[in-house]
Amino acid sequence: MNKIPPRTMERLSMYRRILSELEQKGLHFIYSHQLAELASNTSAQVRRDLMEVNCAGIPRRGYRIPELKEKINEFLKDSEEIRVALVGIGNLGRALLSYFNMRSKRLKIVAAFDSDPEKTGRVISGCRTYHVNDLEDVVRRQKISIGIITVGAGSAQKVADMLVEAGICGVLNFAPVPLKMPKTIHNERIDITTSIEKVAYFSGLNKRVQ
Amino acid sequence: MNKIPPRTMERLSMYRRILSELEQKGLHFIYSHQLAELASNTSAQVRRDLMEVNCAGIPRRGYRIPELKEKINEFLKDSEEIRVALVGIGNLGRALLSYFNMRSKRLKIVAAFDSDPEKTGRVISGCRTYHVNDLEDVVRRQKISIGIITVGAGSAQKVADMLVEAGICGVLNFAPVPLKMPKTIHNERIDITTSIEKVAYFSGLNKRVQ
DNA sequence: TTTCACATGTGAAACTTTTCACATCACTAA
DNA sequence: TTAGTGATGTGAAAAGTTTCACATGTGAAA
Repeated sequence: MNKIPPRTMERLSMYRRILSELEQKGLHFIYSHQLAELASNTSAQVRRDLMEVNCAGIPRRGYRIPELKEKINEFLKDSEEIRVALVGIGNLGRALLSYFNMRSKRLKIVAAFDSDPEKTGRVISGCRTYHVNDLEDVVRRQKISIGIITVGAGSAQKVADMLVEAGICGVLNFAPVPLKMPKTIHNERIDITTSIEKVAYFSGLNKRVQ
Repeated sequence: MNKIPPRTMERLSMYRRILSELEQKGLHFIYSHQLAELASNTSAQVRRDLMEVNCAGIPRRGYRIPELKEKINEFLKDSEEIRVALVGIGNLGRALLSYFNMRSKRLKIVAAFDSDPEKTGRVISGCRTYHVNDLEDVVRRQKISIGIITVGAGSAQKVADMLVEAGICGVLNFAPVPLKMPKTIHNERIDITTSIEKVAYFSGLNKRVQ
């Protein structure tokens, strides 16, 4: 029951996607250095990561793709569908709705919420939209376990509180503010502004004098 | 000229935003533990981070907010405007356009590109849109230094190559594939699918047997 | 067979990041 | 003034992550 290191977990998610593609192309085996090439990292890193998953590679043959995929699934254990709610039907929210409900089978955004009555009571990208007042009710009834917050900085904390109240297990937060919530709830943040500033900084674009 | 550690850099970006807000509220001083509270981390971490920036806090008074902001700006050195191009005018692209060209002064998305002629030749959220064929030309002429990739997995690498060819310094990639590019170019990735899977995994949602 | 070439699996080293713990210092109040 | 309180700044320990290097093992070719 001990958890995989976070960084490794992220890479496993990526490997799995890459492996699915390879499988579709009809490939059956892959070397660590090939997977590394596809994932833009090193073969040592790949082997280290696959260790966590009890892989079973064969020297000079590599890893069986279907077996590896299966092992990763087993460890990440989301053979079961993950039911997600999205709060904040703006441009970003809509982007996520169309993105996920196109592609992913495992991850399903099954309800979206907004405080603007104009945006609720319809179906967007196959997802029902509700007024945010119904959040707790819908989340419970639909057995939703994860929330995505795509509202503005002003209402993010309020939304987070509602999600917690509704019994959510984890949150992905796109709002440009950190959220306070019980430590039992996993709280992941994507901060786009910071990411761009990071690119700018490490591009050496900003040549500091000292 | 030695660079700040990446994680610290990310937090500095956040501190700066928080400090701006505090300044607007008319506050002049802040303690490390207060900033920590606002940034959801610890006071030790905050002090460590501010060390990198040659801070000058005063015991029992805290840090002067304007000075601190100034120091961070100096180190992150983006007093100058950062000119950004966005490639891929889908839902996500539009979300980023409206988000940045509303708020940010420093970060400016000054050109957006798409391969669909329907989407080009107009202005979206104050940003001119061009056909992707004009990318190299526009990027050079407009002195754009950073590219954001919001196209699908299929065309991401091609777009990346074009951006590199056009002399970009850094890339922020939202496509669900890692990109190959020269190591001189900073290459940051936001993988939304992985982020959600990470939330699911660490929410303990996926109760593994072993 | 035997040999060779080359992948895997993994301790151990190296590096990065966070946390601890405490000397130092500035303000407050007696 | 002096003492006390509660900040800061920072070495050093701890925790997390990546890289190295090599013993081990497998398949292919002579």
